[in-house]
Amino acid sequence: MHRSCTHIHTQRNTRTAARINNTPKGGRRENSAGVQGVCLLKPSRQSLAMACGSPQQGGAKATQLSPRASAFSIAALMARSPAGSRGGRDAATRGTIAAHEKFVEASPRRDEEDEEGDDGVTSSVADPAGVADVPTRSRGGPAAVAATAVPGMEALIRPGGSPAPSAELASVTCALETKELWEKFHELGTEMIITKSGRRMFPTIRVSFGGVEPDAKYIVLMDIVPVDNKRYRYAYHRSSWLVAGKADPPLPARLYVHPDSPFAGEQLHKQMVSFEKLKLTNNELDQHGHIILNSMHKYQPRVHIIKKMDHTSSLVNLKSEEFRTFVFPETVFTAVTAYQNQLITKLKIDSNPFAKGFRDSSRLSDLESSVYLERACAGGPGRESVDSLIQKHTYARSPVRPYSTSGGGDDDLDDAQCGAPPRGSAFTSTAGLALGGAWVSHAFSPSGAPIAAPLPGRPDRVSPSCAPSSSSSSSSSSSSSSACSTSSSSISPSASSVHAAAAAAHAYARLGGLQAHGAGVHGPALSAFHLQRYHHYFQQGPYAAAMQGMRHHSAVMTHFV
Amino acid sequence: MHRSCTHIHTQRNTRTAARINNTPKGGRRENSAGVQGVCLLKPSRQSLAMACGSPQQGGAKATQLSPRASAFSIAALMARSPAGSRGGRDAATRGTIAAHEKFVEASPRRDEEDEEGDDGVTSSVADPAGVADVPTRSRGGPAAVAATAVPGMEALIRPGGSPAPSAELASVTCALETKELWEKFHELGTEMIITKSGRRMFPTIRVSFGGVEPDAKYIVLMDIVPVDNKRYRYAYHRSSWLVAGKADPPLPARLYVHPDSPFAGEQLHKQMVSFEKLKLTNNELDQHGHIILNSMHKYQPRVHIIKKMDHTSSLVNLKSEEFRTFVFPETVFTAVTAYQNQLITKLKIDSNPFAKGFRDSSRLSDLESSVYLERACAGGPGRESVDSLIQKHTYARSPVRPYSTSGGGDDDLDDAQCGAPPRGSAFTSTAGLALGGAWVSHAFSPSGAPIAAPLPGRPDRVSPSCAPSSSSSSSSSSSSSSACSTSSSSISPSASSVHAAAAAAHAYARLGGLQAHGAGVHGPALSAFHLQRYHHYFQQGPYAAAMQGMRHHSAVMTHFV
DNA sequence: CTCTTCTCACCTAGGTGTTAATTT
DNA sequence: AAATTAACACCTAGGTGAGAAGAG
Repeated sequence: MHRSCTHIHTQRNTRTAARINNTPKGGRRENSAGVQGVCLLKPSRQSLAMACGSPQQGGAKATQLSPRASAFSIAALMARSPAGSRGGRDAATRGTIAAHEKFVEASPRRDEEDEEGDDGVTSSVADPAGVADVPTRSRGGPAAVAATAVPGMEALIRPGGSPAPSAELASVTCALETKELWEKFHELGTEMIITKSGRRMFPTIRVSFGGVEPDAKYIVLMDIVPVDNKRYRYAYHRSSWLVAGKADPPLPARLYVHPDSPFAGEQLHKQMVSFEKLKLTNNELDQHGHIILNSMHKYQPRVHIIKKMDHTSSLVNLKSEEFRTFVFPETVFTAVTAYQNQLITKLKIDSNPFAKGFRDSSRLSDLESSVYLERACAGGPGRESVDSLIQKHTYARSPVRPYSTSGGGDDDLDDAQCGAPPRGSAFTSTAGLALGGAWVSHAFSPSGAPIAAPLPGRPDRVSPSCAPSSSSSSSSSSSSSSACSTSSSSISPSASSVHAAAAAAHAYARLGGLQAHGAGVHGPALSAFHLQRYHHYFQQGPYAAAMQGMRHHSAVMTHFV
Repeated sequence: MHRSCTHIHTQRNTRTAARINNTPKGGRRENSAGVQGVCLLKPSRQSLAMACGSPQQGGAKATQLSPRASAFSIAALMARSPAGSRGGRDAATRGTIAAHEKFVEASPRRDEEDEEGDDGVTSSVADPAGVADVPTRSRGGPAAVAATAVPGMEALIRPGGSPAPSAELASVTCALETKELWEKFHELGTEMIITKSGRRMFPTIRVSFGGVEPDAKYIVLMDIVPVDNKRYRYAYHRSSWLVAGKADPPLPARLYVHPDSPFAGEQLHKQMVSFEKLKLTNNELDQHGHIILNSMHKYQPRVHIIKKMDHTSSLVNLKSEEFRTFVFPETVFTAVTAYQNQLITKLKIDSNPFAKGFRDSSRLSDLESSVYLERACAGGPGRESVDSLIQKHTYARSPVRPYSTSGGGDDDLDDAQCGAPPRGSAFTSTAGLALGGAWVSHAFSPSGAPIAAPLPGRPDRVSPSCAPSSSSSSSSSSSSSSACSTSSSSISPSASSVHAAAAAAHAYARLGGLQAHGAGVHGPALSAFHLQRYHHYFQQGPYAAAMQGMRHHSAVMTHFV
């Protein structure tokens, strides 16, 4: 199983040859540049003048039917055939699943898993386990892991379609778009480049929401939390990740408020939310609002949604039900300053349009690719090619989802035919996804949709388990699917009228946030101290805060540490 | 005075030579393309997938002092020396005026004026005159027209600094950034290309606000209204515009809601609002939310600001004081499908970074340019070069204004030294700026800042003069400077709790909007019919409406006709 | 040695005026 | 004859991994 696709294993040399016009490639040119070790960017005029060129052009298609209206019926449909049915919701999820398209063998991923299993340096962090286990179980056991790739049903929790009784956001669903591409990367062990000036993520986190109130307003945020308390290194000869020790000191935690926030609920129904502008950096002193990460550490992106209760648009009636968190385990990645796994490099080059210049002109054509992939898939038809995935990922950039309703519903059986993928996600089955504690452990829906519970109502209940050193909350309870929606113990915190942004901060704190593995800066999850700090940045709510100064950096800084 | 700068009068041939690499330039290549006369765009994938690349990147500089805090004192300063003082507010307006830098002679402009004066085809549209006259008069007569170019004082109305007593937005000021560049174009007779797919404006309308409440929220919009009821043609041999007849039928009126709306007041204080993404089109069926214009017609852009009263964020307590309109006469332009005046072409090429490829490599260098310009300015020092204007315009793209407070205040006398420009704007002195009627006639501040009155309170009072055929409202009363701020007869309309967007529509209707010269579709300025139509598009307020579907087209469609 | 930083060629995405061809 | 359209070369702006060089 290790490297069955040798002809894809074109290593360093292949990439060199891939360049079409090989001019004096690489290396500095006439720039002597006695580098002073300072990380300052060249202070050109351009670096200050922000250009525009947004993807906000293109075709119209603004008037489309809102297929989300039938979300519940689709959910019911899916509940009946959890492994294969799909709603044909939009073009991005219409094709066949190709998560285990096996562009290459997933061996590196296996090694990683073995590593985690063997090494067992689970540290002191509690492993709620349920985070990753729920989707697997609810899908019908390990054999059905492949069904995770079934698109269109990720966020359709609560199959019966009955909304939660009380919680404000209980009925909100969240689906990861371009899930297939994420899974392809996940199989290899996703890596994300971090640079001093900030680097985008690829693939991009794109989600679509359901179950929101059309007339309400919502703030959508993202953060990226450490997966464990480890530092990793890549064993090139083994093509595997090894634990290199304990994690480095935590970095300033930052929330990335989606720049289009606040969203109207109606808007969320119609279009997806793309975090393509989010950037990752390893510069602790970053002033651009980018998310700061430690290289060679593993991270888990998370998506949060907050219902905006703006009376006078500056206060929010904070209740635990007013925000929710969604975690997609297939988006786990290792932050790196340079790619370690060459297969990741290759997949990025082949799937990221901006890296097209590095594609091997002699690589598999679309036809060859599909032929190859079909073979890899044991003859199952309908398996998506990398190209189609890429196309969908690119197409998904359109903020307005056309929701092409034609077709898309005839791949159900194909998915099943293709059998289980070679590997489930390491994190899905065994790894410790210690996202701060147990309060995100039931974040997944029965259909595999990562749906965080509306968060435990009381901070004090959470804070103990939030402590990084307290391995007490390692309730490996793979919370049942029903727990996902009903676990909202949901008691309104004492603060019933704090700032909307503070609410986000609150949620953040209770979620454990980035400190989950950090030093001992933990008190009550929502100390007045922390709230104040958040309040400083969210003086007018996350949206306004993002708008002010940092908005055009598409982020809000939250120096939470 | 006619063409004193002949060596700049490089006509068509010069531009051809300007291209650096003259490959098989122009013309279709292997594309036989039996054009079918259909205007459909090539339906590529890209045209649907909206890319993003907005100007929301770049340097930080988010933490800057807010010099706007001293706006009133500066205003007082300016009131004392209306012709020359400047506050040195920010880099964009810090240099010396170069409006009459005389890149070329303003003869075409003169011809145009003559045309309007001689021809006198003022049609039936009322000419409120005051629209253009107020700034001139309040400045001290025609001789002071040059002072129009004085930057930094445009929006600083009410020199004493005493805010209006009651009106919500009475104290709001609005300044046109990169005013100097606008004036350079204005002297030649600005032209704007309109295309089927939409073309940006250049220069861009960029404004900064003052006097807003930090905690309030504001919606900033733009529209573009016809200046008169005429159609024009360009007499190439005379280098002048001639009236070619009555205007073509009006096109669907559209409001362009700034995509960053709503703005927090604090935000408006710190950063400027740029309408760089606004696009113009001649496609009546445009689905992108672009502003639709008739080619060979003259238009006046207008900026509107609405105070958002969002209780539950969907209703607004509509009062006449809650929005205001600002008109900058130097931004008048003629919509064209191809440039007519070659001097405009040259100025665009020299000032628009995207047209850099057409710049004459043998053109004046920065040094030469400044030398030349100094000569043209009769030896006055401190005159800005085209390049510095361009630099400022480009730099002004940054949404966050650094407000460099150093320098910038020492050009006052230089401006005066330079004497009056060869030409005041035709519209400023004689032309009929029939922006729908008298309700924008007192839209200018004593300092020359185009400040619209808070709008007459009652629609019915406005509607009669709004009728295009009623030349009754031609009260040439160059309303006194005080009238500008106190003219807010401001009686709350009957509707005291309508939708925020409807409020915008309301304002729009009362302002006369694009129908000012249109057919006889006029009833009461704010008929229930019109309100309903607006309501349809603004179902969640202009902001939300813009967000939904059209937001990523950076506009809101308002089929007002 | 491993890891990070920096510059570069090569892309995507899209904003310019030019030009020839077409339309009115 | 005048105005419009569409393809095009040439830009800006910025995202990409390659590769050399630097730092530890």
